[in-house]
Amino acid sequence: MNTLTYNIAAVERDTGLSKDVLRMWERRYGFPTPERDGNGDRLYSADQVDRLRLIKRLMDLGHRPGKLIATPYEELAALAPRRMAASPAVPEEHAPELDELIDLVRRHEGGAYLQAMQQRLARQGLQRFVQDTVSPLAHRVGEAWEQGTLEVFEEHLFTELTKRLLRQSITSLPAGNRPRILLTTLPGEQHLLGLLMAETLFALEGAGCIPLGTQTPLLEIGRAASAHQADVVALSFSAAFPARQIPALLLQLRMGLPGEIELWAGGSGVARIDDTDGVLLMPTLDSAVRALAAWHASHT
Amino acid sequence: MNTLTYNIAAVERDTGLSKDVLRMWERRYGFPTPERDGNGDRLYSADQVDRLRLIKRLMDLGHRPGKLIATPYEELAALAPRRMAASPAVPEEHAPELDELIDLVRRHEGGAYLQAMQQRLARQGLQRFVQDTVSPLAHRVGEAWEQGTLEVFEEHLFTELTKRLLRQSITSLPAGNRPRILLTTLPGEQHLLGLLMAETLFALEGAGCIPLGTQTPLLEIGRAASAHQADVVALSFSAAFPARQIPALLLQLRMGLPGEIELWAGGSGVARIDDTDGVLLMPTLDSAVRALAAWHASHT
DNA sequence: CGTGCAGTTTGTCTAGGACATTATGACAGG
DNA sequence: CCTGTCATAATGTCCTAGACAAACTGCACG
Repeated sequence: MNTLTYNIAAVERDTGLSKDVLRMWERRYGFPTPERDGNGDRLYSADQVDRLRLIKRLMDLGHRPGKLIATPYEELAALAPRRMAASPAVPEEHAPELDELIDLVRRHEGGAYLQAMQQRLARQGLQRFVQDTVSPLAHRVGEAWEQGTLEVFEEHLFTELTKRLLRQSITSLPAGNRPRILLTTLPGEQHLLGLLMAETLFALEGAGCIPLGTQTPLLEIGRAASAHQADVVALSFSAAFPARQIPALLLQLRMGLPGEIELWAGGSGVARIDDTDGVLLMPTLDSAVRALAAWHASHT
Repeated sequence: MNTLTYNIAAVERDTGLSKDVLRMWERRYGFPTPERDGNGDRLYSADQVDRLRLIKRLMDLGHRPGKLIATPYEELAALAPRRMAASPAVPEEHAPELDELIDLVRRHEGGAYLQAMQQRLARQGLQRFVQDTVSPLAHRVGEAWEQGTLEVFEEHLFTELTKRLLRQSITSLPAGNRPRILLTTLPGEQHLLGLLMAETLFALEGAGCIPLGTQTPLLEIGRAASAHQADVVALSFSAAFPARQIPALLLQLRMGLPGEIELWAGGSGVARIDDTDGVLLMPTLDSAVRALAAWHASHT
């Protein structure tokens, strides 16, 4: 077995912890303690990178680095239960069925997973499929990931296949037009699944969706909104996005946007932040649907 | 008009130039010269960020920063013609039609674009559609971007819509099984379009594709390949991926992978690197198709 | 006209320090 | 027993400046 080592840049890429943070932790907490190569450059072992990844994940859930680093590795895996209070995300009665779906991913049966999902889609209809299957499933996958019962690559496969399902469903819908909603994420936010769920629900209600994919620079969002005569700009923030930066970013975007264009921000990343002037926060899919209904009501 | 300013982290996100590089350039070349806020932190103007983005793009094409920074802004835009030698990517006779497609994006008519593409797909069949339409179109969009005749958000829309088309096409194909090909990109590489084109062509030839999306950590690729009993791991590198790192990364992955699993690396990012032991390089879609044919021939 | 070497260019790493921001926990008051 | 306020501790991000390896250039020589 070859022992992979990582230089500091590779660790940054793989864990999402910046070089500054890695060096700071070493200085302050004495962890991690990488080897050094001939030039004095840090060389991290795969073990340490694994632990760092886990720590990062737990931090995204609200834990504090000082504590995590002091905790022995074995206990870390058990630390998940610092969930957000208001997340009864998975209605109990559906849990077993969802677990079956996840098991398909775990057994690496991509084809079977897709088929099972198609079946559910046909049975539930698109709206309920998104709200009662895809959304709780994504939550559950996140939880499984945290507890280490799902491999990273399994989560990748799940995400990719599920995105395909949603995009396919969206394409099959007739093109809507009111309101015109521009959907994207800010630079640094790569998660698209939540945005796709929202797009699906919006499209179902007759909205005209303009999907820009992920990571559109702030200025470009403004230009795009004007060019497409959008009524709404909808952004999505995952739990992994640095929550502290969100209010400032929203404010900056709000200022660069014509006043008549509404700004909506959704995703579990906004659950933890306060209301901002001129921005509509929608931490759940439900609230997003309600927001659209409200828009329709006020633009008759 | 509100003047947005960027701190150094925002510039890093938006341009892809690391903080270290930004500070180094300032020290060495005297550019950029950001303002400072009350704490002495750098504040970049939108102008400077624009210029930096352009410089980054030209560097990805092979230009050198020292020269670029010495060149006045107006001349930068004209510098595109340092293309890779072997890229007659766009057959002349098709160019006008492709430009019409791009014009649809430029006029922000997403629906019309999709329709036109669907039509071409029906006319050409999937294989020729990918090779003669999507691939040259993507090249052409890249060129337009470089020359500043296409906005960033327009390129985003193009990419997102085109990805949908391809994924939809892939889903509609019968599931293949030989060889089993695991497709993904390494951490840091976010571009998926090229990989989707390859997947489409592979699936057309009866391969069993396992799409993991983008940015799978090295170790995870190995685990995934074993878990899925893949015959081949196929990676894609765009021109924006730091070419210098590619050989080392491939080697590292190769070592962590069972010998009987082949490793294929494609995309314009590999056009500039040398052959590596145990890795098959395929800088064009053509060569990818040939590689698959060769695989079939040698596994009868 | 190729080939190899020396010089130059460029990026990435190192170290430690400063400071703004956010969370914690103790304490006071209802 | 709950709630709000504040000092203190914890944490991340930025700063400067220096060192060095790797990649590229261009020249001299065969």
